[in-house]
Amino acid sequence: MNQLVQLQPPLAISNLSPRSCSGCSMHQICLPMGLDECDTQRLDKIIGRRKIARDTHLYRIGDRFTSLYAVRVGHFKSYQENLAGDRQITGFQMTGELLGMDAISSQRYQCDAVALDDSEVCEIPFFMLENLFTQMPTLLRHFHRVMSQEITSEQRVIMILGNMRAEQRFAAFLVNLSVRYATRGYSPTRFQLRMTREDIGNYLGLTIESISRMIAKMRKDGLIEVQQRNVEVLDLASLTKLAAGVDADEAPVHH
Amino acid sequence: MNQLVQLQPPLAISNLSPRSCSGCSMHQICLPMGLDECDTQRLDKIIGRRKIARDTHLYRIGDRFTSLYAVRVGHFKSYQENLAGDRQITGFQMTGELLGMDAISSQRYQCDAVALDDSEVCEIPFFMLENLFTQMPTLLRHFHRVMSQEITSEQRVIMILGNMRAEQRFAAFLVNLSVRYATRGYSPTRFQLRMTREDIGNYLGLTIESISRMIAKMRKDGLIEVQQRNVEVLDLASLTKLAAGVDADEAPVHH
DNA sequence: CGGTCGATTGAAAGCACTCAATCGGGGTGG
DNA sequence: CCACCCCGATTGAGTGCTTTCAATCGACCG
Repeated sequence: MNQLVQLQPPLAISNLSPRSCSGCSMHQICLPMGLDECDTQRLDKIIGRRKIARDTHLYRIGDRFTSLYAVRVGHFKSYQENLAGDRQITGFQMTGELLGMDAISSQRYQCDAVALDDSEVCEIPFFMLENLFTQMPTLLRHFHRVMSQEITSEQRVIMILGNMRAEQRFAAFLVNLSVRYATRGYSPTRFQLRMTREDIGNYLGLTIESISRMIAKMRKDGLIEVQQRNVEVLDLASLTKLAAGVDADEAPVHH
Repeated sequence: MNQLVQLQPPLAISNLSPRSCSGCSMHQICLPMGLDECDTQRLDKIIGRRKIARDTHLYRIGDRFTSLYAVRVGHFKSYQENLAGDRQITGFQMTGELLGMDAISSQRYQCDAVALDDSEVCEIPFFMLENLFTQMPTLLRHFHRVMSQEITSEQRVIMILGNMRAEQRFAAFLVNLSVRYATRGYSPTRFQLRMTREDIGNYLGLTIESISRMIAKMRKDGLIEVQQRNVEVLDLASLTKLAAGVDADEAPVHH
């Protein structure tokens, strides 16, 4: 299977190579969003591609910061670790999403990034990106939007962890995946979990057993169907209500 | 007391007015960090000052985004609200810290910002700031650091909410305040809580009663002394260990 | 066809929550 | 100046959600 991939024609014969920004399917979601062809190619020139095997690190806490990474293929998890060795997954990244923005301030990565799949990333040397900023205001603008999105997305996690019960947390998790896959042109109702139950539990501040129980409950309630890591969302509307803190049976209450 | 403040000489007689960036004591922490006098004044020119009375809103969820705000005097809280009306405080801001970065992406504020004190902010119209970016690379760089810090700081909250028990959460909260006050030249061991117990509980994903009990316990353990909102940290080292997930009595365990 | 590891399920325990009563500081009005 | 009120904070008792501990399942793989 993997060998087939290597049978593709020699690279670098054109800028529309699937490995270039112009030819990348994440073009509209990723950093080049909104750039014209010329600027996209200038961005492309500073970017290197790297494969990251499943379960291996893209970077580690404390590594010197040099580059941001965009996920080209695959999935990642990012986690922090305290002095006692307790880990907390702070996010899962999928194609078109950026990794490493938390390192800009201290010039050191603030978390570990590990591939959940055999993955591929675009390596974006940050000092070169900064050079482009001075010449490409559209790029700079979009970069600010991306960082802002990261902040918003973490606020959503804080909301989940600070405010929600187990079932609600898991619903919010599924709905978030659903939305993100839909954005990428995949089915919002059928997808595969790329992470273990343990990862999900860690991310949601729950145990692996609680995740299992929530899956069982939601299956019983006819909200989802799950076979191993394959998820089918049967009632996205109810799941969304649940995630929003509105009990599926009640009308919203305003205070 | 407050009348005395108004007896100061007429403003705007010099760029060193305490209301200008150059004369502001947060100069080294806030957005102008690292700028020379000339650039600081250029930044200063686009900034307006606004007073925000205690318990009033600086902005609300959904308001159109026009400006970032730097806290000049006082304290703020930011919170989100779900459809059911449940709130989650996502952060407390003190002098020199920026508000509104989560709005850049969607062009709408993603949370409510409310003053905890009678406060004053510097209003920074974002489109004007973007103009300055093209001319002041140092400013741009620092802005990226500030956004990155915001991301890191939220990851720390995620760690607290996802991983820690009540006592640890509250310890982490106090240590964080301690560090931030120290950075601003105030005592790291004696400070005043600007928010209610309820706000603290909401922020930490706990109830007001749990906060009370944690205070009682820590007082009994000789870690802190609390009178109303006045906190004295008696054993910052132990508190820091507690917050780091290292049991005060044990040596750190490595896995 | 076992072995392994992630996932599921059950039973019991614990931590934080809920509910309720009381405290106490700060502000107001007599 | 004092009494009262209000509201935030504290404290206690009981409950419950999630965790912990333990056993079993089952898919994948050699």
